[in-house]
Amino acid sequence: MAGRNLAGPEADALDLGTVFRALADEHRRSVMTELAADRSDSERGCNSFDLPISKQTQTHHFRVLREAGLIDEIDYGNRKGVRLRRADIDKRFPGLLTLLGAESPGGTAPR
Amino acid sequence: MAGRNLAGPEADALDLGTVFRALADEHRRSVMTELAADRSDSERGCNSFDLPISKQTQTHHFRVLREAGLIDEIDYGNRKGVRLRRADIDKRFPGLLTLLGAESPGGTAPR
DNA sequence: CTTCAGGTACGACTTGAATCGTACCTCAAG
DNA sequence: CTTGAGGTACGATTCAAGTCGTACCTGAAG
Repeated sequence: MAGRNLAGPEADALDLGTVFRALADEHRRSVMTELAADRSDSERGCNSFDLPISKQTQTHHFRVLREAGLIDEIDYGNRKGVRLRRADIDKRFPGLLTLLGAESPGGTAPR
Repeated sequence: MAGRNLAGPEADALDLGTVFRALADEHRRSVMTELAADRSDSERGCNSFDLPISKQTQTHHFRVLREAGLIDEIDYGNRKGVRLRRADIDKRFPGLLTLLGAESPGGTAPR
């Protein structure tokens, strides 16, 4: 059950336009915000995010995030895992993940 | 000749989704990158950016940037000025403008 | 006054993205 | 084996966004 890692771009190949386009969508941004808030960067299941959209659309969104280089997707066959590429993002675009915490105007309430 | 300032959102009202959507476009991002690179934040003419698009489309892009709260537009009647809202952006989304400098892999980052 | 460059308004076109329906695949548990 | 949940593939639909053509406005310079 090793689960193979689906292909994404190298850290140096991350494109700012692609990243911004990926983060422009509410659903994808909510996923990224949740991932960024968890400092342990543990792997999460794809449906552990409460997305109010069909599973086909979820597949689409996770793929966009992966192709933007923001997450890794681990394929176990009949289920899938997701992990934030924190190190690569911090290396290429330092400060981006912190920005996601500033979502609400009033408080960057650290929970 | 005073030139009146066109309306944009308050600093606290800046929305991350709107901002990311604004910065997802290549042309708008190139404008913002140029503005962010100039630390004097001086006012610039609208056609001082070498955008390879028609003037109607430029009008559209500058409006999107203004409505996202990223720039001020000063209307002089028969011409227009643009100024970066650096203070408001830094207050609401610190690090965002720095991010624009990391456009090319190896750009701002001295390695 | 007229001319002209800079800019806007409105509409039309086109492309891309988000969404979902249907069908199919994969694997673990019966 | 069969079943069922999680996920993918493909296509269709819908909608937002980027683009430009035409027409019009504004102010400075002739």
